[in-house]
Amino acid sequence: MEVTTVRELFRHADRFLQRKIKVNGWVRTVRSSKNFGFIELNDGTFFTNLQVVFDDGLDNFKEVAKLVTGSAIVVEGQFTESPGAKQPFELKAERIEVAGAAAQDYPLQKKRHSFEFLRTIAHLRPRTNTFSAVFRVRSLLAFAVHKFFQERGFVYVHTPIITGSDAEGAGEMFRVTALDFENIPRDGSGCVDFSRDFFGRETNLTVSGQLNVEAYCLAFNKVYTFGPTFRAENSNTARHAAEFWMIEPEIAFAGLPENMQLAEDMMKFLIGYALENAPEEMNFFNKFIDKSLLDRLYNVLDSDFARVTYTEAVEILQKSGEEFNYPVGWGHDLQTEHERYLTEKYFQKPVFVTDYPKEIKAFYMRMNDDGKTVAAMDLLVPGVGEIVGGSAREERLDYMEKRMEELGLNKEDYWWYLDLRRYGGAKHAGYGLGFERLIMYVTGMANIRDVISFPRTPKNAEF
RNA sequence: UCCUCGAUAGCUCAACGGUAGAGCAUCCGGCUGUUAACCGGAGGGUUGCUGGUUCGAAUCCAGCUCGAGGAGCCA
Repeated sequence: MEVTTVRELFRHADRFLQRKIKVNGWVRTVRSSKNFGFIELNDGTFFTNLQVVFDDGLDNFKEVAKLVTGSAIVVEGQFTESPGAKQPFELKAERIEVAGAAAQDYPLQKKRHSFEFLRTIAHLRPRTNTFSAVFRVRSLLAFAVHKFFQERGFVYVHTPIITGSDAEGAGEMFRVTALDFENIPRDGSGCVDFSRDFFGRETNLTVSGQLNVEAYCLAFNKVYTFGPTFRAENSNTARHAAEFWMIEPEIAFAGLPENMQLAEDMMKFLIGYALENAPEEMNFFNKFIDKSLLDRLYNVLDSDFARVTYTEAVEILQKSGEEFNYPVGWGHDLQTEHERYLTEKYFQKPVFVTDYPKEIKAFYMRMNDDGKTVAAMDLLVPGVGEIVGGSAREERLDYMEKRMEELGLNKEDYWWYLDLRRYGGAKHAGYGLGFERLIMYVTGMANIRDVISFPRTPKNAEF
């Protein structure tokens, strides 16, 4: 007999009622009496469990009644309406095959677990309600990212994971090498001789696909990357990981306004997609993870994102009357507490902060006419903080060379990046969206370690 | 990396200088529609590690390891 999924049963119950069906899945809990019992079965296709009713008409009734949570079974029987109040349907089992019993030390209870404990059993936590919901939404959002950009004519570019130098300057990087650590080649001055390494030079894991994707932007007009990114920073926070996924669109013949509009449209599209395609999961998050989640997300869909310049933001903070641990002053980067005030208290919705002082932003950001600020934008959202960081890119070769000189960057390291300004280097802009931070925002999950299947953080790569 | 807090049964926690306990899970038994099922019983511990103080340490002190929250860095 063909296997039916629990998703089909719940979405199209009328097609299956009063018919014989076959399902498979994993036992969430068994409640048994002397002559009958109930199994909560989850087959991974649907958030809600299917209730299986069984009785001593089964030749393996005793074995089934003793099944430990986590066991894998295959059930055949009649799909019927349920007399119980808590579920509309149930499966009256006529045959239950134990496909894989769980040992009695199965660590997951039917009780609530702490997320800290579940991180220690990352291989089993996808079987819990919360992680089932998180990772289905993660999958849906990954697809939605592609859908959003593809429908708007963007070309998906795979930028390299291994990058040619540390010239990007965006923080600590993981080195990639094939050198024998027991016998590292040295040059005349005692330094490691990377010319004898696999690539004949120093290589690292990418910290951003941006520089590479700009080359494709200036050929395809509208492009995006979506892939893994690596940062070797010793960050111990709920919103940093050493390996995470980033989405980096880049649009040509466009500046900061178009860039912000794209980011806002994208955020609304992705939120709407999750609400529409994972209603059970989103309701679960709203009930058990963050009771204000749905109100907040619908509010985002209905309202325009706020936009302020950095200079205006500083004025708002100075006039706020709030006691901040760090002083607010033009020229200093906004602290987390300042960002939280802006997005969570003052605007109470997502807010773009634009036009930061050039000193606190990257060399490639486009200089504004005032000569003091650059056309950068950060999108701040309540609860997560910075979720998008982007800018208009400096397309004027002379401006960029001057800026690189000021910062002491070696122009030879960036020869091909500068070439892009030499040969039809039109205005262009782009941003990076932290995919995990998006998932946190959409699900209400508070820790990035709980939206990555097997998270990599300092001192943690067990799985 | 810095600051703060924490680590006791498989899990969630209690005991806070004087014999280490409960609920859940597991095992055994009972129960004819359960819903974190219910009722009865049993097993389960080098109290994170190392050292110190003390007649006596889960409890006080120091170091270490790991974790959490906050900060920095950023997405």
